[in-house]
Amino acid sequence: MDIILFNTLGREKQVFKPIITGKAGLYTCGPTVYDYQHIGNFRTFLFEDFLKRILIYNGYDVTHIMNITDVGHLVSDGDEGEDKMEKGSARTGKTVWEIAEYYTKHFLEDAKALNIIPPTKYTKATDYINEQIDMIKCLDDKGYTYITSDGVYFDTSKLNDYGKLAKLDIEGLEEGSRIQFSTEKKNKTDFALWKFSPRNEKRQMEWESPWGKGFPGWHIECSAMSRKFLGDTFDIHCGGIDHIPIHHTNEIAQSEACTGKMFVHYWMHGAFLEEDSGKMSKSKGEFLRIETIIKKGYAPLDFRYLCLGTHYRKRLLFSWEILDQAKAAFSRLKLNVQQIRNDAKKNFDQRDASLPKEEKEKFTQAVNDDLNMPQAIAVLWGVIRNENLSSAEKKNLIDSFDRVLGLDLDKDNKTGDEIIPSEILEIVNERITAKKGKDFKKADELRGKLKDMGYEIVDKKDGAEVKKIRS
RNA sequence: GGCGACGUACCCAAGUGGCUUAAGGGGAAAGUCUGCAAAACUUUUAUUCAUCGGUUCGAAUCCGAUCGUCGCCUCCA
Repeated sequence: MDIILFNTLGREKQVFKPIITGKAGLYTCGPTVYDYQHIGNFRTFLFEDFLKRILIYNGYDVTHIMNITDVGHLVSDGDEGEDKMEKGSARTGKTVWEIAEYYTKHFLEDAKALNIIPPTKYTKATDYINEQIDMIKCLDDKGYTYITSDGVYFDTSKLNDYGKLAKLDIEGLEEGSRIQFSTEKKNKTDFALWKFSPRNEKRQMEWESPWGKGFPGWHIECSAMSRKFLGDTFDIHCGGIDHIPIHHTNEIAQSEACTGKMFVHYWMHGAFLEEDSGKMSKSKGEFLRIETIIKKGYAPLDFRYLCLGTHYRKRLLFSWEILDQAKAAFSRLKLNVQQIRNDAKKNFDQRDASLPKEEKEKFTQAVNDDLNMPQAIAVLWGVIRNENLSSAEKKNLIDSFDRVLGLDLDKDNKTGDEIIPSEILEIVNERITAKKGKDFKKADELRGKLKDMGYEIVDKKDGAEVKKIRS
């Protein structure tokens, strides 16, 4: 079955045609590790995870590269201001290298908690400085660069299709309307390939180059590293929707100017997760992290389920209410699946080994249609509620679907074993005794007492279950 | 100022010309179960798709206008 993807280049759905049959080269813009990632960042990483899982589900051998930006990303994309890493260093008193390591570690942990499949390779910008310098040399040789007092710049006027991805109306851009920009730039869309270290200042991260000591501009890392691992032209490149006008536009300019070939066939961009106040932004100071939602009593996968519920190209307004809804639905889903799983173990029949074609096809059709995950979730619920399928068939379908959904439905889900204090257990036992003696008044009192102490009691056929009440 | 996206039930949300007098989930209500609860399960919950016009045999889906929300052109997924 064909996979259909919405290509930002051309703004239309297209049938995915790989460069090499059966293989897919994928590059996704990763985090800048000067701070924690917020849940908005993870919405994009989750979208990319869904995409990759769908490619794998369809039998593709995916080579996936994700960069870790640990240098060169300036406070402003207008090539002004401080390096984000150096700024973080000044704020915390740690070295930039320590900061990068610390936030990288956190990013990896969060990604793991969300069941995001790691890329084939993470590429750190500072590990590939030579490759970046080589690419700048290539551009220099071909006459696309010029030098100013603060760096080596790319002359965008040398390309006749600059801005094709973003459909930029360059005349209409109000560059510098909100910040000062270098007066030495020849065109307002020109950008830095290499920045010189300030004369009187020693940077923690700086390297020698043919043009002088300094560090690479932000955009060049993606061009250089994707080329090294995926080649001059590759299949799919993803990122947040905000990267269309500057970052990805400049990547295309650099790469295509250097190689003379088309850079990427399919560009895909995820929409934002927003708050009441608008878009989530690290520069606003406080922001929601995976850790924040865990502290509030949600599981990381509750957030994954939430993201499955809205198409990736549609903005999603975050609220605790919708996370509650996702949590409730996901928890009911897990319960249903657990019951199906138990039932399938008990009742074997000749249909056990089969994977009902119709349902499987419906699911594949949904996910292959530009990642229609909400529709895929609807198919999943349909399977669960379908009375014509045996438990074994349902189980097989669910296991298959979960290869794309990544909700851990293929695992036995047991509610976390909480440690219940012995005094609580005593009261529980007391209540069981009271119930056996049909002293329901006392039983109800004890239930009330436990509730006041923060524990909820749920009667079962033989005994009862206690749970800590989460706020 | 320029560019772009979006507006579907109480909430989230799919559908983008006939298969749909609109999926799925949350919530709510009723029922089953239970000593009572809770949970679970079953059923019900939009003749209607921001508003007003137009195109069409046929529109939530196409076109135009209006209103509203938001994003980008600073950093940003």
